[in-house]
Amino acid sequence: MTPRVGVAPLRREQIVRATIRCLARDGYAGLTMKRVATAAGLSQGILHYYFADKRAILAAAALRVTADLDRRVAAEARGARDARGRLRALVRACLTVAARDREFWTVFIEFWGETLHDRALATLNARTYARSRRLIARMIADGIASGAFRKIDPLAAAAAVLGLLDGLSLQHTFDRRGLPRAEAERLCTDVLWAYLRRGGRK
Amino acid sequence: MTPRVGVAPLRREQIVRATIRCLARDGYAGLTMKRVATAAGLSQGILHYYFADKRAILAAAALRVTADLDRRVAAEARGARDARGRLRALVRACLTVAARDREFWTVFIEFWGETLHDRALATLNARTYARSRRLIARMIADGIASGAFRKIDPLAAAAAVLGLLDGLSLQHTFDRRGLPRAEAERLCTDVLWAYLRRGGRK
DNA sequence: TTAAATTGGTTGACCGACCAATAAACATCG
DNA sequence: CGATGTTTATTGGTCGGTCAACCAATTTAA
Repeated sequence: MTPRVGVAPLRREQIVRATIRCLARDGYAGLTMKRVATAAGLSQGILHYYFADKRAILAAAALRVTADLDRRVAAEARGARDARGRLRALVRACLTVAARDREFWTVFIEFWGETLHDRALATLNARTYARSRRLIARMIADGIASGAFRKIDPLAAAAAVLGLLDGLSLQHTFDRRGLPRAEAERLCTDVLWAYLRRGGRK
Repeated sequence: MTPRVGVAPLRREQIVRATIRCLARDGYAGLTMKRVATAAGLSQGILHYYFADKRAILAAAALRVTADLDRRVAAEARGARDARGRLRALVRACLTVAARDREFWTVFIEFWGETLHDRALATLNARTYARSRRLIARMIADGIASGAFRKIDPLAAAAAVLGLLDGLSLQHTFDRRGLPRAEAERLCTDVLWAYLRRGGRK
């Protein structure tokens, strides 16, 4: 058999990935320990060995999906050299994920639902959002410093970027044809450039 | 006792309202027929007399909340006389609802979750979005006709408006202090005016 | 070297609680 | 009297979580 050492992190990963699949397929209301176990190819009892309870598994799944999305955004942004390019990469990465890996946004939505009824999840979610806002704010601040964007509160603008991105990704997730990926992407950048570009109103 | 005639619509309303309260409090995963019945001050069995099953109740609740929001938007927009004012009223109404009646967005989020795993709910949701887009598109088209806005595809712009509105309302729902209502409102209109105003780029 | 003990991981049965839905009995009104 | 509501009891099933037993790898002791 394979060495025993370090099985734990592997199993955790295995369980979390199975949870994401199940969540995308059945939603949180339909998420059962048994299904997760089956999807992971494990027995049902083992889940409680690695996670305190169902909620802990959900939180782990949310963190995992968030980390994955961050990774993709970072990868996409690596090619860009200016603030504008990085912002565009962010938009592209998010919407590409929404279009290709439906489970991402599905899991987010399910997670949001639980977020509203669980303090621990709520703070986790708030923290995640705050983190994203700071990240985007930094991009915008860079853009302002380099003269690409007009002078504006970067954190507030970041909230707008995040909101627009969430809202359009949501619409695309609900109805792919109602708002195709390419159009959502174009729309998103158009709105953002209009808002951020120099010589704007006020 | 009250007359028997026309009890049915009253009871339905009673049940739907109770469902909305429960949904806001416990989420869909925690929604049970018993709780809804208790919240409505009725016995549990009666729910199946008025609704085929749990899902039907959820759909009814979603429709009710949507209709309520529409009503509020319409009421707020009545005071405005030009396209710009009506759009601003839309923004104000949505964010005021998000700030004051938390249950609105809570129910929407729970509903979205189920939407992803139920065909009937999915089409209902897609229809609702399409309707909202058309409604907003009309406002924008008016604005273009009157010269308030630049020439642009009204339906696409409507998707952007809706997306931004959803995304910012969501952020406010998740963390009231992270993005206060007033700031969300200001941000929303700022971005939209930048995008819609005449003399824009391209 | 090998046997015993320990550790880390895994299993499936099991429990009380709870659930959606049904149905039969009951109430109330026209 | 029926028709329309309404309640209570019941059913068949599922759930999350616990538990005692088990197993394989490793360490310890002889």
